[in-house]
Amino acid sequence: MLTTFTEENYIKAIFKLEELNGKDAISTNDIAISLSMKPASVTDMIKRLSDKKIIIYKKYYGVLLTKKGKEIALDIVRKHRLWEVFLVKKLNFKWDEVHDIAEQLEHINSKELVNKLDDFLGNPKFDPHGDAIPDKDGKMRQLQSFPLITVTNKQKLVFCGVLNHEPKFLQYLTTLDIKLGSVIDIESVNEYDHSYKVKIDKKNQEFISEQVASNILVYPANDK
Amino acid sequence: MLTTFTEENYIKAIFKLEELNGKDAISTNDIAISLSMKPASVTDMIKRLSDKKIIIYKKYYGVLLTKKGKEIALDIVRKHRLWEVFLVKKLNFKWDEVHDIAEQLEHINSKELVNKLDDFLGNPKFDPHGDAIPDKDGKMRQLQSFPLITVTNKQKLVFCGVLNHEPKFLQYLTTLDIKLGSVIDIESVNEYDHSYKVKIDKKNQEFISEQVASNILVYPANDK
DNA sequence: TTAGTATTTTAGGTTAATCTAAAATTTTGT
DNA sequence: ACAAAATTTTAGATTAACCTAAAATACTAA
Repeated sequence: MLTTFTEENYIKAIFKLEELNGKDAISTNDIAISLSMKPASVTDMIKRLSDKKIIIYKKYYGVLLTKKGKEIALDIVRKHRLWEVFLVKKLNFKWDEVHDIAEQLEHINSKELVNKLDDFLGNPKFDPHGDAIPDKDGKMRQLQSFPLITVTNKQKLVFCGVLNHEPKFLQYLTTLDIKLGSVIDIESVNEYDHSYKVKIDKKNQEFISEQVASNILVYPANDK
Repeated sequence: MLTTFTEENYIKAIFKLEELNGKDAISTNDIAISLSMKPASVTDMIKRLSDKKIIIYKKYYGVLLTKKGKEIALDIVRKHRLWEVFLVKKLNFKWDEVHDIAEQLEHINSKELVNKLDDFLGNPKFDPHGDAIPDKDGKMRQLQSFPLITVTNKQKLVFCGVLNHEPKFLQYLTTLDIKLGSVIDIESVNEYDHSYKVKIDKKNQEFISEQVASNILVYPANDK
């Protein structure tokens, strides 16, 4: 059974809300907000997705993706992230420019295309924002990373992802010269405003605000 | 003003019929046939395209693309053919496998994407079937080629395009080991059934039927 | 030239995907 | 615990893109 462009957008939205909330059900309202749609329209669509066995729907309660629904969602996410790698690595787009284009490309329907693209790109495990790319079977490596804001002591960390994907935020990181894989060496933590003084890649010293630190994912640098 | 996926398919169909027929107008019926649609549906759509100034429509007579319509059509053709080059050259698809995927990719909307793809591919002038690729401004180089069937004397020719794009036909050419750029050396012409005995790339001797010869485009090989 | 045939359009209907307004249900705060 | 607030669903409308059946127009052939 085929899914329309629109259905796929709902499926992806529900998937993302499930990932985020971890709740036992996703509400009509949350879906409506995340898609900039009216709740009445969402009710319509979730009935249709429920008929197609893509979600389980309990009236006045909420929805959850079925196994089938999750498979579809992971396939869309896989395509989105692979195309982002293509756009950045092969076509020289910047990491803040690729989202909208990948949003279109993720709906292209061809198993062979996705798998050949995957091979062409060297089977990347992460996209340009550090998000894991699901493989053919929907499996994805989860990095044991954490937001920089949770770190309170001096240490060396590797920048490996973002929690905010807005172009404005990504562009700001670019001006700080922070790239995926950059080593962030914490020189001091300001306890009052939760800001950091850091050195990026042993070169430039920068100031990182609480707001920025809570949207940056890191893992410990195991240097000797 | 934006065009929908569906509108773009109509525009492309009208463009192809204009290219083919060279008539002073394209009929509702012809469009319906080429899109496997009912004439009544076509009438609906051509009214809409006419309102959008994409075509000129004279009732009970036919339609023609406006300047704006032609620009849109050439942009779609450009995208289709560039994506075909990508699929064959970079992802290793065969020339008979790419049409349906390119049919989807041609609707992706992003000027920067198309132009960067063009550069990535080295600004190719022809797609994997020998069709010319329009440039940014819609200009395309027209090869002075002709169907093999028009040739009646022994001579050396270069294979540079097809008039039939069906996978079955392309696969057959592959079994003959005829590729774009192959030299076809005519050894004899059969006057009764208009078939040819030829040598391909100085290697294999093959028999080419009238049916095949009328769907192959060639130009003279200027060898010394 | 006119009657029959083919083409095109109109009229009216369907489905997917949206909306607004109103009704139904659930949650919350005192 | 129950009234007010918030959420969700239903009812009814709209638009794009299709359809069928019937009416209008154009073409053609004797």
